[in-house]
Amino acid sequence: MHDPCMKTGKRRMLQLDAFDLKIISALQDDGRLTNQELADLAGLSASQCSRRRMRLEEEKVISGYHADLSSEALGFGVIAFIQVTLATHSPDNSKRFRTLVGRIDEIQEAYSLTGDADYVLKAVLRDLKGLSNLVNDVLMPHQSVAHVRSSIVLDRLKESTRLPLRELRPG
Amino acid sequence: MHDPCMKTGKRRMLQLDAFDLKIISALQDDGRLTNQELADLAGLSASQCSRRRMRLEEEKVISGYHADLSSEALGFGVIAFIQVTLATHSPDNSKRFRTLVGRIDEIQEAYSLTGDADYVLKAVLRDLKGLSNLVNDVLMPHQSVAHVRSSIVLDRLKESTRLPLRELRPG
DNA sequence: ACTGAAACTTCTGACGT
DNA sequence: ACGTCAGAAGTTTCAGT
Repeated sequence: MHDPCMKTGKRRMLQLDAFDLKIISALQDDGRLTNQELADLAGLSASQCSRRRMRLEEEKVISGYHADLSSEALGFGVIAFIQVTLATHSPDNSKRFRTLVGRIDEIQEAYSLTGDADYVLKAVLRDLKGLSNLVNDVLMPHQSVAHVRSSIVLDRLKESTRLPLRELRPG
Repeated sequence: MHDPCMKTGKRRMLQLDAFDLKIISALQDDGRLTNQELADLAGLSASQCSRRRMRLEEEKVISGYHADLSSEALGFGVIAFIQVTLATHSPDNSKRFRTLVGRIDEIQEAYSLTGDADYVLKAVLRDLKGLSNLVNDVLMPHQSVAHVRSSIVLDRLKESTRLPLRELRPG
C-alpha cells in the first residue's frame, strides 16, 4: 500500500499493530498507567511498552495527557451550547471571531457546522450569571457577531473524548 | 473542622488552597507530570504533592487521567452533532434511549437541553458511511426515537475538557 | 523486534520539625 | 502541614538473542 499523502511526506501512513492499539486504548482509559501495567495488559515487556509509547507520542498519535476534573466539585454548575451567526462571512471577520473564541477559556469546544448557525460553542460556567456575562457582555457586543442563541444543558448523559477504536456493530 | 454539608455527609465542602489549584491546573494540561515537576511548579516538596494529589483523587476532584488520541492520525474523519426528539417522554422511553446512548461508543457526548430537541449527541466516526450507519440503522429505527437531525462539523476551532479555573474577565 | 538486567529517576511512607 | 530521608517501584538505556 502506498502513501496516500504522496509528495508532501508530511504525514506517513501509520502502521499500528495490535500491541499499539492495546496500548493507546488502555491509555485512553487511564492515562497514568505505568509501562509495566501496559506490559501486563498488552503481553509485552515494560521496556518495549516504553519505546512504543514514546513512538506514539512522537508521531502525535497520542497528542497529550490530561487530568479530568470534576466540574461539580469545582463549582461549575452550567454547561451551555451557544449557536453563533457571524455579521459577515469575510475572512477577516471569521478570523476576528476565531481569535475571540481562542481567548475565552470558558469555551471548551467550538466548531463550524452544516446547518442553521455558523458556529456552535460549548461553554462551561459557574452559574447563569457567568453565562449571561459571556453571552451578553462578551459575545453579543463583539463586532464579528450578528446573532447568538444559547441552550442550557439540563442533564449530562455522557461526556468523554474517547475514540471508538472498536467498530460500531450495526443494529 | 466540621462538615458544612451537615446531615448528608455525602459531599463535604471542599477546601482547595492555592497549592491545590496549581496542582489541578497543571495536571489538567499535562496529566503525566511527576510529583517532582508538580513540586517545582507549586513551590512544594514532591512528597507533599504526592499526598495532595492522592487526596484530590480520593475526593474525586480529579476524576481520572486520559490520553488524548489524534482523531486524524487514527482515521476518524467525521464529527457530527445529532439532535434527537423522543417518541414519548415517559420515564421508560427515556431510560431506553439512555441505555442505547450508553452502549454506542461512537457517541462521545450526550446531553438533554433546553430548546428544540430533547437531546443532542456528539458522535465521532470514520466517514460519512459510519454516520449514515449510526443515524439510519441504529438511532432512527430505535423504538424510543421519533426524529433525528444531524449536522456535520466542517471545522474544529477548539476542543478540550479544560475547566476555566481562572475567571472570565468581562469585556 | 523483543527480553532482561543495570543505572537512574520517581514514588511514598516514616519520622522530625 | 510541611520537609527530609530511605526503601520500594518505575523508567529507560544497553547488551544480547
